[in-house]
This record gives sequence, C-alpha cells and structure tokens, in this order.
Amino acid sequence: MDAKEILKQHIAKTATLTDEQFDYLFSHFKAQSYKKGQVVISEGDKVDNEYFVISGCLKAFFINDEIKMYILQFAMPTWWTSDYGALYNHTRATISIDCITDAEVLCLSNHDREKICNELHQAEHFFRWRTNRGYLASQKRLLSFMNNDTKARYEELLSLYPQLYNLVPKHLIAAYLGVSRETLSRLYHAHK
Amino acid sequence: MDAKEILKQHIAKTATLTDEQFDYLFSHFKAQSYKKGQVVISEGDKVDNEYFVISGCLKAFFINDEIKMYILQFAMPTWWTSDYGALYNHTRATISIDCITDAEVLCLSNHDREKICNELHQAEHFFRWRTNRGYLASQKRLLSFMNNDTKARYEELLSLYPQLYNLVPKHLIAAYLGVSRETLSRLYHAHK
DNA sequence: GTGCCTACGTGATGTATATCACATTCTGCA
DNA sequence: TGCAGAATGTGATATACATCACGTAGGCAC
Repeated sequence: MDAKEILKQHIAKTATLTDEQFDYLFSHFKAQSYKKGQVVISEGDKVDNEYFVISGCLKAFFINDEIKMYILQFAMPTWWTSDYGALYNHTRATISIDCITDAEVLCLSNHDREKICNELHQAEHFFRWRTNRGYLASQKRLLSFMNNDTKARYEELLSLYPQLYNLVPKHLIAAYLGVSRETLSRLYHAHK
Repeated sequence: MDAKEILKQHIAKTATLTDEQFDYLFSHFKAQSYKKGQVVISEGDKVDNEYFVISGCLKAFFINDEIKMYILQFAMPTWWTSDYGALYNHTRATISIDCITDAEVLCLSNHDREKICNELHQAEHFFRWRTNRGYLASQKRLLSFMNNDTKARYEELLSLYPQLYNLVPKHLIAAYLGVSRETLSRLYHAHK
C-alpha cells in the first residue's frame, strides 16, 4: 500500500471525503524519506510542518538544562508528529524530532492545513477528531504518571506497543517512562 | 456580564460567527447552578454533557484503587470540563467532577456539539482550536511532570493561577501536583 | 583483527518523598 | 458561643529511585 492510500484510509475512519476532495487535500502533502538518526526538527528551529508517519519510527523529545532527555512520543506509522506548540503559536521549537529507524513521512505545512480546513469542512472535522484523540491519550498518560509506579508504566507501554521492545534501545524507553536507564534495567531483570 | 456574553466573547477569540449563528449555537446550551461540594459527574455515570464554566471553580479528578485522589484539572471561568474520554467514546465515567465553590456553568450535550459542528463550519473550527489548546496544555503539564521537581511544579502552578492559593485547600493542590499533603506542607514552609 | 563507541548490567550510596502518627488550628453551623 | 470535623503542621521511619562508578558485550570503521 502506498503513502497516499495509507493516508486515505486513515482519514476515512473519521471524515467522509470524495475522491476529488481527498486528491486536493493530498496535493498539499510532500513525501519525504529520512535515514536512521536524521534530525527532522531541532530545538530552536522555525517549525513550519507537521508529519504523518508512513513507515519507520521517530521520537519527539525534550532536552532539559542538565542535558537529560525526555521522550514525549514515539511516532509510529499512521501517527502524526511535530512540535505542535511551536507550529500553532509560531514560536521556535522547544521539542526536537529525529528518526530511530529509517522512515518515510508525509509533510503538511501549518499554512496549508489551515487553508484546507477553511476550504473543506470535512477536513476541519478530521483534524478536530485527530486532536481529540491526541488530547485523550495525553491525559491518559498524565494520569498513568501520577497513579502508577515505574514498573506498571513500563508494562503498560509494552502491552500497548509490543514492537517497541525490539525496535528501540532501552535507554530511550527509560527516557519515555521518565526514569534512569539503570532503574529500568533493574526493574526488567528483577521480576524473572 | 451575563453567561451568554461571556461565551460569545470566548468564542469570538477563535471563530467568526454572525449574531444569528451565535444565537443558534447558544440555544443548545443549558444554564445550571451548583452549590459548593455538589457533584457534577460521578465515576460510573453515563456522561452526556460538557460544561463551560461561567463562575466558580470545579475540579476534575480520578480516584485510584487505594482511594487516592489525583486532580486532572481545576476548571475556572471560561474553561471547559467533562470526562471527555467517556463523553467522546460513550463509555462510563472514570473521572469525577465536583464543585470546589458555588458555580455557574453552561451545559452542552455531546449530541448537540456534534450536530452544531456539522451544521456550522465555524463552530467546528472553534472546537478544533479549543481542543488544540487543551492538548498543548496537557503536553506541557506532562513535560513539567517529568522534568521538574515538586517544588518547581508548585511554584509554576501558583504563578499561573495565583488565585488558587486562597481559593482551594492545600490538600487539593497536593492532589493536583501528585504529592502527599505532608510533602507540600513541608515544601511550603521550608523556603522562608 | 584492533580499537572505539554505544548499549547494557550491577553494586554502593545519597536523597526526595511516601507513609504513619499525632498535635494544632481553622471553620461552618447548631 | 461552643463544638465537631476538616485542614494543616511536624516528627520518625521506610522506600523507590537517582546518581556515580565500573565492568562487559556487541557492532562498526579502518
């Protein structure tokens, strides 16, 4: 299945577009390939695009003053990613994004998204629901952070995304869970 | 300023509606008054409405198996609140909402929101941006949780909402920060 | 193959915070 | 006004986790 078809089916779950409308929408996306390790958005950058993942795995992360990294999102196929704070508010990036594996994405500029949302009611409908789901996921993760200990969050992550365990190095999983790599290692080996 | 005018100005910041369109939108809201301590949504309830706060302060919270409470949101005037997971997915409430002070709200049913979004492109635009902002706030709080210690999060909360300090009991602030009330008390008295 | 860099494991130690227990102060209201 | 319950302060102890230090194993360049 090619990128266009993947996006089409993804959107069809939420919004009803004619083929012509989808073709018009799709004409604003730009395909892009990245190699493992390549940087998509770097802290301080001007942010113009958001990215729809076709294949591979990216990470969106924040680096604090003590050079500690926190991972906000592992972006897998059919996920959207960007520094949305910077994108929506036209500020410089505080979040960086790079590729954990080789990856193919479709880029959509902020300007074009707003233009299309304005032109096509159903596109606006789609993007409203996409954000709804992101909001719910974010709130769920926040609750999990407050309520569960590290071990429970680790098991929750792996049961949700079993492919992550073999795909990404453990210190990145630790950075997602917000614990040190040492603690994660001990947790993993402690219980059988 | 009455409830209708407050909602009108709130929406006008994001979307352009004619007076007729706004009147039509507003006709779907239902005004409601609550007393301090009154429950709006209780865990296990069927959730049909979301709430736009006109006056007062509500809290949206989660109670875990060990009867510990975590506060997801203090809902202040011009904020929206509900158990959005239950509302969007038509499941039973896992989040409860009650009133910290006497409060006035405008209720909007999920059914009516979707109907209006379908009928009025600008309404869909408004709700997309409302959720965008909620998503960004949630992500920011998640990052703050991972990156900052309790004291920094406490100061961040009070600098963002100074009125909270006198409005809500400290054990609720602790439940928002995700620490015990004892720790919050010690933190507060430790530094000067 | 040699050497280097990255990932990963593991022990020792320090620290922030939870938890339990109890004292004190505040507040609504009968 | 006085009282009960809620809110808050504070000490003692336990614990999860960070941090530092060091060791090992695997992949890749040359």
